[in-house]
Amino acid sequence: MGTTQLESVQEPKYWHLKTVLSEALDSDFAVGEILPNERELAARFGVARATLRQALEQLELEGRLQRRRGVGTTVAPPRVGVAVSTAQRDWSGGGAVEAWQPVDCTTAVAPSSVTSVLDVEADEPVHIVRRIRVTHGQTVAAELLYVPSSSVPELSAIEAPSGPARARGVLRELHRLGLDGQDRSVELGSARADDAKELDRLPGAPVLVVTTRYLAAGGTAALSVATYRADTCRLTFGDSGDLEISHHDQERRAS
Amino acid sequence: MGTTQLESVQEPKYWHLKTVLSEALDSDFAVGEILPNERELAARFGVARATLRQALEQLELEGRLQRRRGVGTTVAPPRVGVAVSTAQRDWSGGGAVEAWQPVDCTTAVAPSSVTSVLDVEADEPVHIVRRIRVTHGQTVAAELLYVPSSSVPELSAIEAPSGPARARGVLRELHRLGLDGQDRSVELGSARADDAKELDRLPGAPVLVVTTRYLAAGGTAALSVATYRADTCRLTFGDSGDLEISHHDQERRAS
DNA sequence: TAGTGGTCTAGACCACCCT
DNA sequence: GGGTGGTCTAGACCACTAA
Repeated sequence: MGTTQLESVQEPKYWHLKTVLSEALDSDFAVGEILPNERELAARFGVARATLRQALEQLELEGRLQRRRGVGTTVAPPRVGVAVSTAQRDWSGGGAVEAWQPVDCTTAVAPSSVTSVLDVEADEPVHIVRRIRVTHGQTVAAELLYVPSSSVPELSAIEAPSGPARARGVLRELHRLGLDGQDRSVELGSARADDAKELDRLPGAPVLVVTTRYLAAGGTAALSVATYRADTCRLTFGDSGDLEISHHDQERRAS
Repeated sequence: MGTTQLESVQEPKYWHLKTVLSEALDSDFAVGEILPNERELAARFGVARATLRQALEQLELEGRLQRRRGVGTTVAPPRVGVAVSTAQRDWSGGGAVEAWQPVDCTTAVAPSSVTSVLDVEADEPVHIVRRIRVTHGQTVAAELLYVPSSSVPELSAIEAPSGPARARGVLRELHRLGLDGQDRSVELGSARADDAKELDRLPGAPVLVVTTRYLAAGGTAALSVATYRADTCRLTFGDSGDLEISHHDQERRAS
């Protein structure tokens, strides 16, 4: 029997649906426009709502759509480029348009995975600074910055023991310390409940976790774990400006 | 009427399930071990299979699990750190343990998003080199490297017009050109069908898309779009070695 | 051929936002 | 209160893998 294969080898419905929707987004919708609701879209395409949702989830993951409970599904703007490598050493975070804003600061025992990197005892409390990063009026990242007491020896105990004021104090001392360099890694994660709240997303939302180790005087001065909204952010590295290419356009290349 | 709120504010089942499973993975399972199948797990936890799958999907996204159709669900090893910033300029890709392997090379018209970055006419064909990156015996990334003819003027037309040999020729010429620097960006995407095949994943699998612009002589010499497996990879930047911290451990910190 | 994960359905109810 | 997306169910069938 001949094995002449049909052209299409059983492409899943949701995958095909995603392609169709993607093209429709390009041609028929403007950024910010509201799509028909899920029940109507499902009916229009003749699929179950769950199947349609699978396609929408993919498009949201790729930054093409934005869905908000109680509101609707809208066409997302292109991802914003967020610089990661440079200008991070300015601990003050003041003045710049894109800045980290200190939210809180506590002193507590860090997870063992953190203490081992920081070269401190597992049960030794460290300063934990909470910051958020705001770009174009939107919170794009939430960070936990772990700072051993030894890195900020001159931090006055008289200052506010917690809160934003304390956070600024720790950052100021860290700034005075100076830095020799930094190590960074990026991986995919899902937002914890507290991060999700800051980022205005549901828990479990996909995030890019940027882990940075700040080096000073031959040791690790601080460790930062920053979670960026994966749906709206494109992390940029290097000296030059923005790279204006979107993965989405990539997908339409000839194969 | 009193509004005394219950302690637990309606945590979704799949979220709680994910937590329970995550803890079980830490205590009761070894890396590589096979979990009970989905139908049994669902029954054991008293939920529908779809609900269980939602939890498993999250855990897979976080790199804790690996699922393969027809085989089963296994406990994933920790993510491998993959260096991105350095050693990339060695176009030869030979000798190193972690190396890019040329797979193919064609000459075709690139998408407009690519040509605009490369400063070439929209209808001008460019060299498109296909490479894969193999680490520890596993393919962790698939790349498309776009090279304008003007960047490799001395490429002999006599050489193989396509295939791996051609790819090596283009890379060799690019190496001779030298580089002034590079711009990079990282964002979340989903694997196209061809990338998915190289990465041994299903289409739509989450990937980290690394877009690199190589600069030479004041212009853009080449553009690389590399898709890394988001489930198994942690991208590392900077000079020093590995950062041994996992986001997963982060999640258990006191809040 | 048996067993796995992947896809799909047609419902239901809930949490949330807006008016 | 009415409409939205988010969660959940209990099934069914399919594609793939390995024995």
